Amino acid sequence: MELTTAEENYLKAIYHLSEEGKKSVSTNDIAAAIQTKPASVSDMLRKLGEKEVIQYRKYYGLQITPLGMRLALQTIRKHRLWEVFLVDKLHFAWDEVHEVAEQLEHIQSTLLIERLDAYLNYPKFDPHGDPIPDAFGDVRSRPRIALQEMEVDQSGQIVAVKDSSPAFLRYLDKVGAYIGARIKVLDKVEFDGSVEILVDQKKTLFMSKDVANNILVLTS
Amino acid sequence: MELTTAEENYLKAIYHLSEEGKKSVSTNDIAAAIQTKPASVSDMLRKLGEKEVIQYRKYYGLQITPLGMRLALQTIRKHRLWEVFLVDKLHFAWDEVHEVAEQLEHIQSTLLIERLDAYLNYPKFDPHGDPIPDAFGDVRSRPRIALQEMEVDQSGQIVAVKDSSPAFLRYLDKVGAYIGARIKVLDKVEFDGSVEILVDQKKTLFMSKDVANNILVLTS
DNA sequence: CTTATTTTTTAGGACTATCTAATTTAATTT
DNA sequence: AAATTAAATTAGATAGTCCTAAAAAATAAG
Repeated sequence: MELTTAEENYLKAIYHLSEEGKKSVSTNDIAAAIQTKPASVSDMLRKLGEKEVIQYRKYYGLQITPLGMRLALQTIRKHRLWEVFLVDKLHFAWDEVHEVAEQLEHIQSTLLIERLDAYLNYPKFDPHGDPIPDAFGDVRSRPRIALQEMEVDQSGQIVAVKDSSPAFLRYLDKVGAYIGARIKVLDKVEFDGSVEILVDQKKTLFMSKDVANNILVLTS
Repeated sequence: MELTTAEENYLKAIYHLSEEGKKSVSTNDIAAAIQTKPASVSDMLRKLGEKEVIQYRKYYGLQITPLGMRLALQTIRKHRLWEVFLVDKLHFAWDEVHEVAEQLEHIQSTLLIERLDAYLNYPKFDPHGDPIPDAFGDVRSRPRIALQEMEVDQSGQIVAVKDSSPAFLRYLDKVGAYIGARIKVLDKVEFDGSVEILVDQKKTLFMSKDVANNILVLTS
């Protein structure tokens, strides 16, 4: 079963949306996610339905099939491995990788991706802290919570961000809250939900509720 | 100026065909080179003419413009850099790289290609011995001749092949005539044009005229 | 120097992916 | 329950790339 680049992009978007929203994924949601028009989405859903990567009943909604899930995870695996390559080997900043990885993820070669995986030393997480599915599509994600939900005095390690827009990533880099940073919650301000944290046992930092909500922490 | 993947492939083929000493490049030649039909080529030539990467007068022939030359060399540069990456870093065999490099060469990102070049230590030749154009499209190619044209007792180093089909590359690997091998011509058989050579000062080898014609040697 | 052959181009489809505009269905409001 | 609004789908175009079959132009042969 082979998918075109466009089909892969739709399927990936559908996968991500179903992981987040939990309820059913709407045509409009997909259109917004991949910056296209709902009419184009309807067209594509019909095709993806025919290819049996989703189960689709028009006007009623859709569900990814096990086949579709496998294919989506394959694409995500490729995307994240390339991100690791770009950051670890080519010294891209972690907010510069997305656009290029979007292209690289569509290169078709099983051998290439296996070799790349080995060359990168079988990384388990990408530069944003998101887990990299293995060759069989299995993902071992560590339990993690939003920084905003941590208790005072609780420690942990920043492992991912929900919002990975370049602006947000640059902000994080600037204040030193990179992926992998060890943090401890010093205080939580009741009335505005902002948080004071200690980064790497040396730097204290204030974060608004919104920012703290976008940072995922592996607690310890 | 941006070219589509298909346009890049046509332009690359045109460039290669005009380099091969052919006076003018024919529609049929191009069709054969990229495995398509002459009708499709005519279509594309009109478009490439409109984009001014070639000068095209129907029924009369074509010529690459300086712009087209620059763009073709950019694609070739990307292709060859990726080949170096695949062989040097991911340990692909030199006869496995072509198909994947054909895909990778179309990834669009100037930053990526500059970083890759640096990461590979600014290689000047790809695994087949072909020169890698620099970022400005300049190529410094070493003078080289076909093995078939060498004199008895003349020495040299295998630096490239004309025919880079997987079958031929596998054959070369098998007999030990890899790129970089130092060779010396021991004898040339008059009546069939075959050649006897010494590889790396230890192994003697017979080659048919056809094979010897496909191997390029940097003489010393 | 005509005729035959080869090469090249055009004409007319097919397929993918996109769009706008119109229509249909579902959901919400009154 | 009917009317209104929102969401989703279809219809009909466009653009890119490819195809087959037919026509036109250039080249080769008698």
